[in-house]
Amino acid sequence: MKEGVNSIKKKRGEKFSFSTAVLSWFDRHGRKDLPWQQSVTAYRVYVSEIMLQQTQVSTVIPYFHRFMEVFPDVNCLAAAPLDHVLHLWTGLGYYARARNLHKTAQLIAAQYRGFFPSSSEQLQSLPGVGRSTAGAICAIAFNQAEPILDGNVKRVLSRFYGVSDWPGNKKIEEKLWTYAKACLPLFRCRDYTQAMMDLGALLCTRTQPHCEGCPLKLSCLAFQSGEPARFPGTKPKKTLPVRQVNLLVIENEKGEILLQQRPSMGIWGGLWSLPECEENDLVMWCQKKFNLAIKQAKELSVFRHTFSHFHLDIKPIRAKVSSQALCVMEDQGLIWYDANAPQSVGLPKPICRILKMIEG
DNA sequence: AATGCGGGGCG
DNA sequence: CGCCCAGCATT
Repeated sequence: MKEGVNSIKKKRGEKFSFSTAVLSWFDRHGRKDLPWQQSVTAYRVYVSEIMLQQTQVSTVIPYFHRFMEVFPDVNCLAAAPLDHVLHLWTGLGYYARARNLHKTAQLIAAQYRGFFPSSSEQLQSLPGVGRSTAGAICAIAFNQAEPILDGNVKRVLSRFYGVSDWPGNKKIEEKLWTYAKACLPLFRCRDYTQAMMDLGALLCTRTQPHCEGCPLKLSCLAFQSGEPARFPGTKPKKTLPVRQVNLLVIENEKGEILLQQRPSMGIWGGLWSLPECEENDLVMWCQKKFNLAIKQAKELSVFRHTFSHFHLDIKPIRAKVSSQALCVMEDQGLIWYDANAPQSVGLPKPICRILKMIEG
C-alpha cells in the first residue's frame, strides 16, 4: 500500500496538517458517486445544495434525479411555472426553498445570462443562499478556497476543537467559522469540502461517532475527552405548544376533493391544502364560505404533525356536497382535485396522507 | 417524543 | 443585531 504524505510527516514528527489528513482520508473513503458529483456544473451543485439544506443525502437523491430530468438547466427552471417546481418539491419540506430556487433561477437567467456568479458575495445576494451555501457552491462548483459551515462541519469542528457550547449560539457559530477558515487548504478545495461533509455524515455522527476510522482523532479534543458524543453542546430545550385544526375533505359527486391554496407566507406557503374550518357548524360555514351544501359529514381520526415550533393535531372531517351546489366556485385559489389524475401542484405531507386515507 | 438541520424576515 | 419561523427523517 502507498504511504500517504501525512503518515510520513507524522513519522518525521512534522506539524499535524488538518487538511492533509482530511484529504487523504477522502481519497480512500470519501463519497465520489453522489449524483451531483457527476458532470459538475454550478447549476447542479446549486440545486443539490438547496435540497441538502435541512435534509439528508439519502432523501435528496431521488428528488435530485427527478428535478434534473424535468429541469436540466437553469433556463428550463426559470421558464417553469412555480406550481410545477413546488410539485417536484412535495415531501421535501421547507417549501420556501422551492420558491427561492425558482426566483433565483429567473434572476440568473435574466441578470446573469444563465451563468452563476463565482464569488461568495454575489452568491449570497441570491434568495435562499446564505454564507454556508454560497461557500459550498464556490468550493464544489468552482474549486475555490471558501469555507462552509453546515451541520456536519459544525459537528466535526466542535469536536476537533472541543467546543462544548451549542453552535446555535451566534458567538459560538462565529468561532466555528473562524476555525473553518483556518483549516481550509489552498488546493483541492472541492475534495476538501466534500470530505468534511463526508466525515460528519459517515464517521463523526451525532450519537455514535466512529472515532477508530477518523483521520483527526489523535488531535481531536472530543476524542481525547473520552466522550466525543458530548460535543457539540445541545440546544436548550423547551416543550412545544400544541395547536388543533379541522381540515375539511369536501368531496363532490365526481369524487374530487376541494383544495385551497395557502398564502405564500407562513405554514405550507404556496402549497395546496384542505380548507381549514375553526367553527363548530361546518355546514353553515361551507355554505357561507364556498356556497356549498353539505350532505353528510364524518370525523376521521385525529393525527399529529410536528413542526419545529409546535405540534399540530389534525382532525380531518370528510364531507360530501349535494349535486345541486356544484359549479359555483369563482374564488381564486380553489380547485377540485382528482386523486386519480393528480395535477402538478405541491401538497404538504399530511395532506397527501389524508388524501391517501380517502382513496384507500 | 425528541433531535437535527440554513436561511429569511422582523422588530 | 437577536429572535422567531419552518417540515421532514432519524433515533
